[in-house]
Amino acid sequence: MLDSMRAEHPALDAPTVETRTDAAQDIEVSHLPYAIVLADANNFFASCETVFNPQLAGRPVVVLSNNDGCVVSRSAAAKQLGIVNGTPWFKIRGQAEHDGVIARSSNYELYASLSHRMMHVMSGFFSHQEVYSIDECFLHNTMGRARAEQTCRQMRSTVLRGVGIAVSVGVAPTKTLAKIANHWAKKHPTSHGVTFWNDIAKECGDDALRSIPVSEVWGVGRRITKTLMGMGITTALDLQRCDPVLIRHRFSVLLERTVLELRGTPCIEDESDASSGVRRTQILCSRMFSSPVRGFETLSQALSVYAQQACHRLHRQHSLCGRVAAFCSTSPFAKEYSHIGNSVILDDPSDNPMVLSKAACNALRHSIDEHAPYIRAGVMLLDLSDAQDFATFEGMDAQRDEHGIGSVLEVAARRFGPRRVGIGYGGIRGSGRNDADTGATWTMRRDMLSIRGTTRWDEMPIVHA
DNA sequence: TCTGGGGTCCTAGGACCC
DNA sequence: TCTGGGGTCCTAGGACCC
Repeated sequence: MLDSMRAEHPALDAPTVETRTDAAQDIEVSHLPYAIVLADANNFFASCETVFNPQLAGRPVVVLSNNDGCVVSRSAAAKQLGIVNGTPWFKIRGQAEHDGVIARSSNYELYASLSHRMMHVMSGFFSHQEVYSIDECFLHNTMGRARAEQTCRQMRSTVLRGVGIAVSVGVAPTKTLAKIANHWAKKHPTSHGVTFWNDIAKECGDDALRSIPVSEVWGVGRRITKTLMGMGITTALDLQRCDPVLIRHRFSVLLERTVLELRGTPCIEDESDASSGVRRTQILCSRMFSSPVRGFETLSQALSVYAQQACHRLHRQHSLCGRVAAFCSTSPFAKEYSHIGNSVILDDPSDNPMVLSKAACNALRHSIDEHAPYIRAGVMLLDLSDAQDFATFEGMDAQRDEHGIGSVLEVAARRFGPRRVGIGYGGIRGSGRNDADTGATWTMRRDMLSIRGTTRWDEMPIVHA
């Protein structure tokens, strides 16, 4: 396959000497074969469900997205039943329940709390940690081979014992290869959860990368896979052998970096360094409704709640917002799909929930179709700036939270818990366990929610001794 | 009936200026 | 007055990630 393709794409013949291109130039090129450690929890959400409910261990468990929409995490037993991530729950529910599958609504409070504990434990084993997502982190290793392996195994068992979550560890010279090594550790039980890329490369040679479909390489998504396949590039090995310069011209510097990383040249930077403390450049809060919403009146209730949630995050990172965007859409699966979005530039940057909430509603006030069934809406806070950098002349700061409503809400949230107090529908909390169980038709459905055992006093597990 | 949510980065193209 | 070329800045949209 590759040979026939070379005739058409002579540039695919990779030079034997590694070429360093712009993508790699700014970054210190360290070829330490064990520099990057990637620790990634196995089936994280499903594993979290098992931590406080040990009866679930070994059984097929799936965790569903908001509104109990689709499957977002599966236990090993659920994977064996052939359940695929992203599948709408309603399509497989019958068969799954027949097979004894246990479904859970997503319980983000629990997952965030366990993630925090897991990351804290792991940070103690290596000099530097970059938390990449809720269930994975990169760790920087400066130890030699033997000590590195010992440390990885020790870290793994400490997390398992202390937090109850199994993690897999991949070690390699670059992040992209560490991802592959991590994947390998998950797939091959003989690795006992820790895999060094060097070992695989030595043992299997080119067959290691040849066995990995190009679609599984980190940074290669669905669209790029399709184009690459059309060019005859089907495996990770094919991609590694491409000319990086050609790839940049044909695709982008991002994919060029992927090629270089597959060759062992690190070029993906540490993102945690740049932003000491996590400061987002945009804040988005959006939800699907549990049933369609018609008319501006009801829609604006939802927009107001989302604006307040976004505002809460804005406060937390001490930012001001310069532009508020809002959008809503009908079902993309319906015959007539429509998506409406608009943004409002604020006179002055603001962190006032009243101002942001009003702006979000105004953004859509005149453009929505009063009769259309909207199934989703969202609010985006854009043009964020540091609150400390912003100073106005006295008397000119009308947009700022002059009544201190935002601060009052923040204090109330700290004291009474989130979503107890708010503007409009923002503070209504029903009697049920669902915070959003307000009687409004659009709030989220979470029918199969497990206990939030680490964040709610009233839901703490009881131990019978 | 029922199909997630929250981010980031890059690029192309338009507007503007010299 | 007209014109071309090139730089910069901004924005929308696309692609990716988990």
